[in-house]
Amino acid sequence: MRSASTASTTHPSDLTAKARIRDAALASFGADGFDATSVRSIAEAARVSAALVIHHFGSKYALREACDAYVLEVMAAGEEQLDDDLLGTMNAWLAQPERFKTVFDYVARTLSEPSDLGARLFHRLVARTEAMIAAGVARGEMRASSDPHMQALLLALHGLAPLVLRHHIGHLLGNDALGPAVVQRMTVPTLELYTHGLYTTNAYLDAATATVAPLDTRGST
Amino acid sequence: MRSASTASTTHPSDLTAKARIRDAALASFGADGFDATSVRSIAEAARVSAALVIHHFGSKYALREACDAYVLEVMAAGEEQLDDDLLGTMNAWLAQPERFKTVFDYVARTLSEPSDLGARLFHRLVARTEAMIAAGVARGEMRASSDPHMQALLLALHGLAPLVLRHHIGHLLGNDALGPAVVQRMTVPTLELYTHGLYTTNAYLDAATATVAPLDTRGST
DNA sequence: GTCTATATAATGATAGAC
DNA sequence: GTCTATCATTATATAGAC
Repeated sequence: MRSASTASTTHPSDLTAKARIRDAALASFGADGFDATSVRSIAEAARVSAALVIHHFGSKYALREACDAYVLEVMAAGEEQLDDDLLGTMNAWLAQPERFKTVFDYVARTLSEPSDLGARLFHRLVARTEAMIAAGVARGEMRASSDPHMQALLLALHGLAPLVLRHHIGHLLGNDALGPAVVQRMTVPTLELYTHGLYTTNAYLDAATATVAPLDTRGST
Repeated sequence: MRSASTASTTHPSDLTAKARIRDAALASFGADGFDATSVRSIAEAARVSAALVIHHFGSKYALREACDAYVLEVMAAGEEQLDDDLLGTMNAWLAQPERFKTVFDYVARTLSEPSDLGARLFHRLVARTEAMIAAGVARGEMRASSDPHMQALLLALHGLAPLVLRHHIGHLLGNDALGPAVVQRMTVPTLELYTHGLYTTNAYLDAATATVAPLDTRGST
């Protein structure tokens, strides 16, 4: 609850050098990747010397761990607002892109490659999704799956896909990537899918059910 | 149609040095990333000198372009089998993981960051998906969306999510990532969603439709 | 085609002054 | 806390022999 709001709320000039370094690293790691970012370039963006970067954080790797911890803190704070309205709050976030772009770029990158932060964020999202579905089912507004855990996993995957693959969305629809216009245009087709499904027939589902659990069909009568 | 089958069908010893280098680069770029892969390590894996790598491909970047071209060729050949049975062939691919793991790792990586190859593959997938939906609608088996292009984009995103985020699936379900067991377990819940949807009520869709297109409700009578 | 040896540049990290 | 100067390592790429 201490330093989780320095990303875009304060003027960079008002921040301590250590915070400026962390913010610069966060932005560059998220935009260009860890390997493609040099300590020198971080130092330049933070308007300090390269030696000070190492002095404050010990090593480039330790600086990334500091960024990971910071992002985890920011995301945890954001998840408190999520409550059970997953899509709504996600859209609310995505609707003010410039404010969260830095953190989202960082999260998208950490989700796309093996990392402790990515694993923790993903695990929490799946857990939240499963709880959200359970609540929806209890209210009678959602269908329970034959495999609720996999159902939650799938919905989490679907929810993250636009984030992780945002470059391609921008490339196909225009250059605003995950801007309000794109999010707005995604909403109705997404809810169409989640309300009516894609298929008009049960044939595909029935076929898969018969194939996956063929033991039920022979000899137990 | 020339060299698109050297990945796992032939013994590495039978390949020319140039092909061995390309295969080694492909594997390492896919597994560790371009930046984290050195020309030296590629040379070692291909059992040649580092200078020969540069001799054959000109530069590390040109070597990546050769890998891109090779993967594009392999994927194009694979897409011919796709026809209109998207999910079926995808599952067929995923059911023999070790054979395609190298190429899939490479594709997943190229999709997760800005790249020409990723953009081309994604664009083709969306186009194929849109055609598949149109055919399904024509057969009366699928529902047309109010925004067919976005519908195709969303389904493409959903289809790629398990590939791009496969690490997390393995981490949550066991260590076989995208192995046959996981793919099989994903099938029924996926088809449940695509057959019945998630919601039992039209309320969310109706609300979104009213919000997105509010112009229809005022004054045109 | 393939190698060894080397040029050249950039990187992460350190030493020590202030 | 912050700097300049420098070290040690590693990287890509080249030169030239075979």
